[in-house]
Amino acid sequence: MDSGTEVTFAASNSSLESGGAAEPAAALHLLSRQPSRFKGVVPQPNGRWGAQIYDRHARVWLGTFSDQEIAARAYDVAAVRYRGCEAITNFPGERPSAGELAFLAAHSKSEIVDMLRKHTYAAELRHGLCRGRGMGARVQPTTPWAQKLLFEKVVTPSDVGKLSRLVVPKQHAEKHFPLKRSPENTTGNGVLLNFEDGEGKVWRFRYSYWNSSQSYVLTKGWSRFVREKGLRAGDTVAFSQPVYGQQDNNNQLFINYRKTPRKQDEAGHPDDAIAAEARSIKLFGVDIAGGGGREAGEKGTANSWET
DNA sequence: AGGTGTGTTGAA
DNA sequence: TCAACACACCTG
Repeated sequence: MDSGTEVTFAASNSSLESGGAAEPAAALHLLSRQPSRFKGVVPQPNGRWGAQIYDRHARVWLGTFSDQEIAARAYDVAAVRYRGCEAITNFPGERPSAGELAFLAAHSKSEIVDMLRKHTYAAELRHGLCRGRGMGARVQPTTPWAQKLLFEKVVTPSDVGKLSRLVVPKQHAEKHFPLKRSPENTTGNGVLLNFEDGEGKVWRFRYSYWNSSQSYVLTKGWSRFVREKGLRAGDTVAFSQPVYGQQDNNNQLFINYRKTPRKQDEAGHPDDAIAAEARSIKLFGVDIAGGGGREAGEKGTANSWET
């Protein structure tokens, strides 16, 4: 499961509910859609929980969570961002701190929603509180010189294709990303790793070993990164770690990327992964066919607009 | 295949 | 505004 500090207003009292009979069993979810006792939280068919908030007649999806209490906190964060600190929340006792309010104010609604959906809100808030001191200054990315390069990889077509996973070269994986069965962050198989990108944004990927292909891979969360950055086969991704603090610094890592120069083809997003793949395979990074295919509205995760 | 998130509807 | 419900489509 995801760590307990997924989403939340600093505190964590909440004697509300969880105390008593903590779900006799998750067994009833097959046919009985037990409604959530939390505002903005809806049950998912598989027993998990979704969070959503409404903004001017439109639903804004805040992501899915394994625990309805965490989903409820995600809703609370969104509620404050969308409706102000007076908004009705699931945990009235846990009001956001001044710092968190500043953090929220410093980010657009869609940015906050993205963090919630990626389950990186808590991590980004920590950074914001740490770095962007004083008024809710925008989060400043960690300067490159504070990062120690671990390794780079030129992404393959399948790394940016519909497989939604990045194969981490075994040598680098075993050297830099030892896959331990550590207590926390362990999700069934694999672990959840946080990476800060060049903009100071945090990404969470599931990292695991696939027996079938005998390879180490970054899976869940990776496709979102590929999509947002518009990564194409031939581009390079670099993984680094903090040069100072112990690498145990909240096991915070960095991920950066570099586009390979292409013929006057701006950073088109590969909406059509298949076409992008075929093109890249043949041309070996040298692109001719212009259209990266962005034009039409982005699909999937395009949501919420700004005030 | 399983899970996520949207379409949609009716109630608050 | 909001959640129940169904299910198309995406991801892992």
